[in-house]
Order: sequence, then structure tokens, then C-alpha cells
Amino acid sequence: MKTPADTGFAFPEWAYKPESSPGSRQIQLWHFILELLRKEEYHDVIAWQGDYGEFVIKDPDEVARLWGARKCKPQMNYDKLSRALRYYYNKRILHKTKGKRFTYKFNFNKLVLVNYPFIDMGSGRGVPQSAPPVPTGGTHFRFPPSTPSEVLSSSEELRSPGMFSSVARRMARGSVSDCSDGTSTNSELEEAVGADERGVGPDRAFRGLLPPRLPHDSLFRVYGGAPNPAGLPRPAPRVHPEPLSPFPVSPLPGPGGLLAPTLSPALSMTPTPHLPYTPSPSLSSPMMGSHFSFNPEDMKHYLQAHTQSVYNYHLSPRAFLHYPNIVIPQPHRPTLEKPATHHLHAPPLPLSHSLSQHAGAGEDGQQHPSPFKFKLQPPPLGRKQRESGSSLAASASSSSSSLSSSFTGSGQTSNSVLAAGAPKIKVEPISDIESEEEVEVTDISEEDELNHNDEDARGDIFTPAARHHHHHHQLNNHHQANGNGSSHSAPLPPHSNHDDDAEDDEEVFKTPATPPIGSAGLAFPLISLKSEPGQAAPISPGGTRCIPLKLRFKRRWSEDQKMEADGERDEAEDKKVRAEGEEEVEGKTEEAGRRVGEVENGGGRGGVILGLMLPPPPTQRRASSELQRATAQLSLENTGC
DNA sequence: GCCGGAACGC
DNA sequence: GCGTTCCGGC
Repeated sequence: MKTPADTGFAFPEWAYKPESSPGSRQIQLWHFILELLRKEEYHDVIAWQGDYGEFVIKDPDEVARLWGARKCKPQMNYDKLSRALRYYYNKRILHKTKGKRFTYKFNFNKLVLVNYPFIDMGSGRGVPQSAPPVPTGGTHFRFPPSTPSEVLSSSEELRSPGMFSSVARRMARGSVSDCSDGTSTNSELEEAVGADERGVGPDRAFRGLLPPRLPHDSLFRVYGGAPNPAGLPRPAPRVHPEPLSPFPVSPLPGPGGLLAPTLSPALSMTPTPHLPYTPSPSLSSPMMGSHFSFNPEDMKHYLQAHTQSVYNYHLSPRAFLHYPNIVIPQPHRPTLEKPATHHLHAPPLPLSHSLSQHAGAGEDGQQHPSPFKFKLQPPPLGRKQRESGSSLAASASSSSSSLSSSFTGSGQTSNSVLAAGAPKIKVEPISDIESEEEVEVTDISEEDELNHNDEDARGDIFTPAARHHHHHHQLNNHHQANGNGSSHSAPLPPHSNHDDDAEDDEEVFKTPATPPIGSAGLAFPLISLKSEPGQAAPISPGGTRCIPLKLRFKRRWSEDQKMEADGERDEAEDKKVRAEGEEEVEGKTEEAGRRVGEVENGGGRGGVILGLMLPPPPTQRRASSELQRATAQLSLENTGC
């Protein structure tokens, strides 16, 4: 009888809606937009623009027309469409790029990560407009290893089983059905896109999203040959590694045959089950969940988990948790030597596991309660408030956009995350890190700053204070410190990170206690066991550094436990709504965070930081094909009408 | 051009 | 819920 809520993650509702929700079979505007964006055919009408997730509607009328065609609303026009887009502000799916006409920006933190985890948005700068905002420099997240070998080596295990396939299928079905049933008025999109997508397969759908020129194939390829959860390598059945598409999406369901009844693509996409490690202890290892032991294995797992978490967090707490697979490029720093490896490879999440279960419950018969739970964002108060409090309204209206933007580029995200977690939490004790403070945050941040457009975005996610400083990537430091990057990281618990984030963003997920599928963990060489206690301790920046490894672990463990207990508080923060409520929430979260930290020695999140510092873990991440599929589904949705 | 309230439909 | 339509205001 677990309820999803108990163990589940919390995602924003919208994240799920897309494909799966039975209720909402119709395509949503943002899906549509994404779809257009990824189709080259429409680049003259709408295209990615500079920043991460930022796009410009070059031909508003045309976009409106297409949208209208899609929805069978011939009367559609940009004015109306834009109204719809504005509604996304409150949901934080989108925000307006101020000062730029017809330019909006996706809050990919949530959006992409959840629904399109692998998408690298933004790179704006170097990327041609026609190309999706993909990773150019590596400042944004992108797919992991560029070389197969790299990938393979570490990510072998990554492959995801076919769990998602079913989901994807399902999704596809739903989306496709859209309105096409009886009345088929194919939209142009459909025609143009449909053919290729369908013909080729879902993976194509993403083409637009991914940078065409990226060497994804190698990656994908890797993915394609996904081993089963057990870690057995097996050729991917139908994966067509497309050079362009990162996902080895296979039309057919995987062996798992899990259907995700209610699962949304987002979920499905999530993680890869077999990964050895889990993002957070709580999530992951089975053993960790209930008890803590110092067994080498446990420790390993734990470490891995931490590392993952760290990475995940680095990116974005929410997203990464779910999609650890995503590799997050760290800002290139001169100091760092290997950018390539730098990406954080998010390891597969246990989530997938849970997801699969969840999905399975429906059809597969796995019957695991779904661990996920998501909270909806509180609706904007809007008018009432306005009415009741004019002052409030005024402020709200003026800053409407600010609310929505939580997304500011991966780099920022990471920063924000860190910032949120670290700073607030107080990692203070670290003397080692002195340099860290000054470390540049990230290219991205700079960019953002340049573009103030996002100010809003940042507002959401970052706290001004937190924003830049601390997060500095401890990774870097870490690297320096350990060169190898070992990974004893003490990742923050999601919650903790979230605290801030949660506030900002609102959604938090909880990690399910479900154990990762394969204990593949073993497979992992573990990053780091290298980090021996002795070394490790010193390394960790946050208060952990002085703490003995065991202690640290223990502490970590307890934190996790705590967190789990707490659950998380994620709330959406509507500016409006939150204004008042926020305080509470915030306080709460913070408190919680602190407590956690305090638990052992007050060091708090040092561990997390530590984690951050960790060097790049093996690339466990593999894009989950499921995700791809899911994503692909979105494209399929278009076909309706 | 953009914003957001309000009413309304599905 | 998710828009769609209309509309007044900036």
C-alpha cells in the first residue's frame, strides 16, 4: 500500500502530462512548440535562439496557424496563442525573454529534464539558429561522452532495459491518437513531420532537439547496445542509432514489457535502472535504505550514490535526480584538464526502476506502487489576490515573468543548486576551498547575466545570494584536489538541495526507496573507493572533511533517512501565491536542511559539496532509451487533427 | 507587443 | 486542467 506519495518523487504536474495522461490526450502548446522547434522545416517560423531553451517565433502568424491547425482552431492567431503561452509563465514552463519580441524561453530545468532530459538546450551562442540549442561548448548539459570508448567503459551498465519501451508505446499511442481519429485534418506539421517521424521512428523526433552535428551516435550507439539490467550486454534490438538522435529509440517495447499505464514519459524517461549507483542513498541502494553498514560494498554503493547525487544536483536537483543520465557539462575551466570527462555523467537513476515498476503496476503486473508522487504547482492567485490586495497585484503583475523563470541554463542551474544547497546549508568549515569561492561559476551564468532577460529565471531558481558564489564548482576543486576524482562525495540529499530549490522551483522529488535494479553497483568500479578515508576526509570541503569516512557515511546516511522521512517539501512557488506561504515553506525547508546538517556535527552539507568536487564519475549515464521514446512520443502527438 | 483577468468550452 | 476568446491596459 505504499502510495506513490510515500516513496515517489514529486514532479510538476505538467511534466507528466504530455503524453501519458490519459485525460489529457491533446497536445499541449509547449509540446507543440518544442516539436516545431525540433523540426528543421519550421526553423523559419520558430527556432531556438541564443540562450538555453530560448526560442524566437519568427513568424507568429504562421506558428499560430500551425497551432490552430493542430488544434483545429482555425481562428487561432498569435494573440491567442501568446495568451496561452503566457499561461505558462505561471506554470513556469516558459517565460518571456524580455526585450525580445516573440522570444520566449523554456524552463528546461523542469521541462527538459523531465520530459526531455537529454536535450541540451541552449547553447545558444555557438549554435546556429537552425540547430537546437544544443551543447556547444559544454557549458550546458549534454550527452556524455563523446567517444564510445569512454562511454562504454563506464557506462556499459547503463543501458536501460526495455522498461520504457512499453511506456513509450503507450505514449505514442495516446499522442498519436490525438485528434486524428475521425477527423483528420492533418496539420502541416503532421505532414511534414509525421512522415519522417513515423517512418523512421521516434528517435527522429528529437532530431531537432539535439544538435545534429554532435557526435551523438557514438553515445547512442552505446546506448543502443544496452545491456540488460543485470548488466549483461545485449544488443539493442531495434535501436537505430541515428547520428542525429541520441536516443536509441526503439519502437518496440523492451523485454521488460512494462507498460506504463499512467506513467508519463517523463517518468519513463528517467533513469536507467540498472545502474549501480543511485543518486542518493535513500534512493538507491537497497541496502542503504534500511540500514547502513560499513561493508565495502555498501560503502561503495553509498559513495556512488553520493557521487551521483552530486552530479545530479550539480545540474539540477529535480531534473537530475530523475535523469541522472544526463551529462552535465561543466563549465570549461582552464584549470580543468578534461572537459570531456568533466561532464557529469549522471548515473542512471534508480528511479527508472521505480518507474518501471510503476508502469508495470499497470500492465506489467509488477504492481509496485509507484514511487513517484508529484505535486502540482499552486495556481497563481491572480485575480483574487489582486482584488483583495491591490498592492500585491501590482507587484505581481510587474514581475510576472520573473516568477516563471526558473530555468536559466544548465550552468546556472547547477549553480543554483549548489548555491542553494551549499551556501545555505553552510559549508563553511571548509578552509581548503578557499579558492573555490572565486572559481568562476560558469560560462552560463555569465551568459545569463549578460542576458538579463532571464533575470526572471534566475529569480526563481537562484537566490541572489546563493547564486554565484558558493556553488562554485567544487568539482573543480575537487579535481584539483584529487585529480582522479574520486568520488567520495557526499552528495546532498535531494531535499537539502531542494530546499532552496524547492522553494524556488517548487517541485521536489523524492526518491523512492526502491533499490536499484541491478546491483550493478558492483559493476562500478566505484569511483571511488579510491577515496580512502584518509584522503577523503581531507578532501571534502564541507564540514565533512575532517570527519572520518565512516562517520561521514553515517552521517550521510542519517541525513538521508531524515530526508526521506521528511519527504520533501516542494512547492511550487508562485510568486503570488507564495508570497505569504513561502515564508513558511522556506523556513521549513531551510530548517530541515539545517537540521540534517546538524545532525551529526553540524557540518551539514559538506558532504554534498564534497560530492560536487568529485571528479567525473564514470559515465554511467546512458540516455535511457525510454526517455527517448517518450520524447519521441511527443512528436507523435502532433499528428492529430 | 505584451500582460493578465474573465468567461467559456471541452 | 488546458486552453480559447475577448478585452482593457501598459
